[in-house]
Amino acid sequence: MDKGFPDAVEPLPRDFFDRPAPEVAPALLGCVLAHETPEGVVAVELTEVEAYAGELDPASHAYRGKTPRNAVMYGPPGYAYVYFTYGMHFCVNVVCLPAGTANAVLLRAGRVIAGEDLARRRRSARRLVPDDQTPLRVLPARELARGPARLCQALAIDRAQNGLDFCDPASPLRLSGAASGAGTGASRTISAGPRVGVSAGADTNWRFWVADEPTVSAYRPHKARSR
DNA sequence: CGTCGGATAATCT
DNA sequence: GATTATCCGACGA
Repeated sequence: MDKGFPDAVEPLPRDFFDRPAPEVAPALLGCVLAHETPEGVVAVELTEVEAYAGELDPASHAYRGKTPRNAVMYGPPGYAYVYFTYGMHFCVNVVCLPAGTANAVLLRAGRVIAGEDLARRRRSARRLVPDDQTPLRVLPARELARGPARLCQALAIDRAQNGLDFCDPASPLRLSGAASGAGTGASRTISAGPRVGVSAGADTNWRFWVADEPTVSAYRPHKARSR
């Protein structure tokens, strides 16, 4: 048998995402996110996610209505909403609920289950300074997709993937159900807490993660900047 | 292990 | 002009 990425696994049905984000989010833990590029496939088992409830949620990008950036969130469920932030990072979401609403689940972290070498290459090749003599650090496996921007870098997700369909079997970006009997397996205790890095809505426990998973990112409260 | 400052630019007010 | 759904390296314990 091939130990690589299971191509035969079907993507999650669109109905799966036709629910409020706080309901979809915990259900996504343990599911498999894969991105196929000319370089190869990298796949992770999701270990940490966050729910954003659109216009009713002060922490959501859709809190102040539709804009060019968040337009995908107002579309049908099961599509990828990718945004650029902090001048250098990308984060990826899955859109929830029907068109006209703007719920989404932010995919925050995962455990690499396929394409580990490729993921490590992408995550290590950072500094592009010509004279940089800094030795390349060898990242532990748990660090490859530990955090939303790191996950995107390991899977090579950027602007080009905004709007792709997670439910299309032919899509290079796929989201499929938990592999039966594989990986972490049994211990599926889910924990919940406040979302990371948000200034508003920090009182809502819409961050969900797999308990005792080393790939879950560290919590850090939002910090206001002093000019 | 933990906390902290700086990087860096799209997006929105 | 201010803010940002973050990361990394530095430094202290």
